[in-house]
Amino acid sequence: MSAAMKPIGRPNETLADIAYQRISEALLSGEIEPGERLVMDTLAEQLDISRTPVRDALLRLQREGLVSPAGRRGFVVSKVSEQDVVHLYQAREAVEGYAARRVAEIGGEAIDKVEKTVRSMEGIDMTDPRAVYTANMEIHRTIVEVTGNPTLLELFDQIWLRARGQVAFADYLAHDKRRTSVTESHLPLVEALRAGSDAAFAGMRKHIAEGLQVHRA
Amino acid sequence: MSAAMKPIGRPNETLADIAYQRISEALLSGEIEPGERLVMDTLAEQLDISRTPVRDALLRLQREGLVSPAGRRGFVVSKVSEQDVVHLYQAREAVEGYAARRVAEIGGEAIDKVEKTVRSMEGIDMTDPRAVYTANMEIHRTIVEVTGNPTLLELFDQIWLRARGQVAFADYLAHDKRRTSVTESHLPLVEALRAGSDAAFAGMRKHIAEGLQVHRA
DNA sequence: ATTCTCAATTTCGTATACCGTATTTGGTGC
DNA sequence: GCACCAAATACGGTATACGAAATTGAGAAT
Repeated sequence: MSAAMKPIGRPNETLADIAYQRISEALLSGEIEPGERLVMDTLAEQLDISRTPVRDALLRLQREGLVSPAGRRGFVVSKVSEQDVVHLYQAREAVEGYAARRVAEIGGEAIDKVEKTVRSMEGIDMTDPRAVYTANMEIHRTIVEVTGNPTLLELFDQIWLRARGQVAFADYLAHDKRRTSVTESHLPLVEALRAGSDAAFAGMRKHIAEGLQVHRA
Repeated sequence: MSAAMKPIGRPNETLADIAYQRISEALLSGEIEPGERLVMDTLAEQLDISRTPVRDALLRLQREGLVSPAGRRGFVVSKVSEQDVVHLYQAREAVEGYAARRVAEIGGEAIDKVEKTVRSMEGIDMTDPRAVYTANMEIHRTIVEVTGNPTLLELFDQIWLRARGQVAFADYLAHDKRRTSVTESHLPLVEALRAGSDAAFAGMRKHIAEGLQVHRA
């Protein structure tokens, strides 16, 4: 998504990274369901690697809240309750609301870049939920990115990572039902960014609240 | 399913946890300085354990941003720039500002609990920077805690973890120079929480901005 | 039939060994 | 001295082995 940030050190994707991606994918696709048990030995055999990188992957997933340790009985896939979704949307409101305010304060090129990103999503395939999700996230992520605050960006990533499946589906529904493109539905947000910090803040809160509404339907 | 519930106390502290704490402590106390190299083998020998738990600890510290991998030359202790501190304070503003608003909305017992926590810090030793830091954090953490949103609390912890040394010192200075107790300096914040959501939000922003001011001095 | 006991099994945490590669070192020719 | 190259070393990633805790299952005791 960004240009070359780390020109140094391309130490080949490690097995732990691959394991992480594969397991993540399995979780996201529903191949592994919430509540199900995840055992290192089993996963290692399935992935045809040793337990060490699998362990790395699971510890990482644990820290990200996607699985939780179940004593001596492996890990269990965390279940995302309706309440959790509300909490995630609240977290978004905190982080992205603040980011919107900052972007409005910064103004200039920052907002231009956001608008450019929004418009670049014009041609995406609206029937592909995954594409819609990614486009949506890219826009919101850009808003946080142009604040120039990497800490804030990390918080954003942490929230969105945890939200994956649920929110993805919600956003897909949002655009499908209302028959609006991702670009179309985010242009008002760009307008709000140009309308000053308070308007930007309010605009983002409203935008996120709408997302939660859709999710509930 | 009314089997014996685990009294979450001590599920056996793992060596990896101990290694994490020890290394963290060394980083915080300045025993290990920013820029210095950390090598698994060396650390393992110093702690008299094998490389495996040391590796776990380092990976965790890496994810928390306290160290970063340096290719084939070990890990290096991340240094916190002045700019980073600003970014951390901004992140606090986002998370804690939102939390204050929520607490004001929730009201009732939530605010009472915050006030109780603030008042419980009456008797701490003002000459102990560590104690002042902890008391301060406890108060702010309580505010986030009573929102009932665990995701928000995680964001809070992530920010404060990374801020450690710097902020600790800053807060120490704050109370030392102004000769106010932790309780005293936070009671206005409690008042703001009772004065409605906008006042709470503004109050928290002001409170955090003051902290940054002190840091700069 | 229910509970109790205990051994087999499961599963993780830790230690140790191995491998590949990046870095450093040491030597050689100029 | 200096540039270059080859060997040695340092280092993290991965595999494998071992031990301990805890769950499980089967049979004995009540």
